[in-house]
Amino acid sequence: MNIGEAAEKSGLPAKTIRYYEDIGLIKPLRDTTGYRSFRESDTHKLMFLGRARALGFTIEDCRNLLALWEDTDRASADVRAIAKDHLREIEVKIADLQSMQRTLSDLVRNCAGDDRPDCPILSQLGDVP
Amino acid sequence: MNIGEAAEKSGLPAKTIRYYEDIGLIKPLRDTTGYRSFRESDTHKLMFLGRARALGFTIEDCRNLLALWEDTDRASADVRAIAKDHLREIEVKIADLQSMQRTLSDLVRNCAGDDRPDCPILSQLGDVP
DNA sequence: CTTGACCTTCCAGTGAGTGGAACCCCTATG
DNA sequence: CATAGGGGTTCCACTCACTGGAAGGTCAAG
Repeated sequence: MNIGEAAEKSGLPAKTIRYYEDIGLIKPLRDTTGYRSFRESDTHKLMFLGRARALGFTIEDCRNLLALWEDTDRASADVRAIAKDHLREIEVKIADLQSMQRTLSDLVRNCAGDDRPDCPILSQLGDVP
Repeated sequence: MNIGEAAEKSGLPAKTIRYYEDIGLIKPLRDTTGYRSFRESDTHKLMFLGRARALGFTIEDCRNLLALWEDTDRASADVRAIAKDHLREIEVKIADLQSMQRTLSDLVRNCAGDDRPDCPILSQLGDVP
């Protein structure tokens, strides 16, 4: 199957698939004209990658997860460790964003938002400490 | 004042300050030897930028906010609109991350994490739909 | 035979910096 | 006076995970 079909099957853009080959995540075959030729196992990997990326795993995480996925002798502890680390990073990000959200929504709430220049948002940003 | 002092005052790395000059956010003077010479107004702007960046505003947002900050005839509505848009983006990001968090914590909870290969994390990622 | 939809490679750009090389300037000390 | 160090300067490359686009090859339908 050509890249267009693999893209449709996996839900990933063809550009992304080429990129994944570039960085060695997948190794589709080539036909006589140089077109990439995807096996079922390739599209299966692409779906795996799409899901892992949708969960926010980095490409390097994906590479490691893919290797564990392929290794039937893996220890689930190794997979779990990657996932737990990533979960912790997500939780940190959420906390950071929630802190921004609190500050910002306070500022927005206190700003009249009319045609006058007085603005607590700018005041707070420009406050001399 | 030289860049080192401006960095200390503003809490921004010197490299970042040079970058902000590069992209036209600040315009420090130069002394006879080519060294940047920062006025109080420059460090004040840098502090403004540091706070706005800490709230997650993009550089382009910062550029606009800075212009509004400098414009005493601004309408607070313009500031508020930028902040509200950004707030909405933050809320979307939080929701996305929370969705990842839910999925991931479920997967982590259901994974034994021992030396056996069975792993619901990999199963879920590799599930044929 | 041509058209248009595919496919190929390669180069450049994104955002917001960061690291490092090579070089200039100023002060203090042996 | 030479030099060592701790500033400063520019410029180039790299990050991450793609994405856009140019220039050109391939294939099936009409």
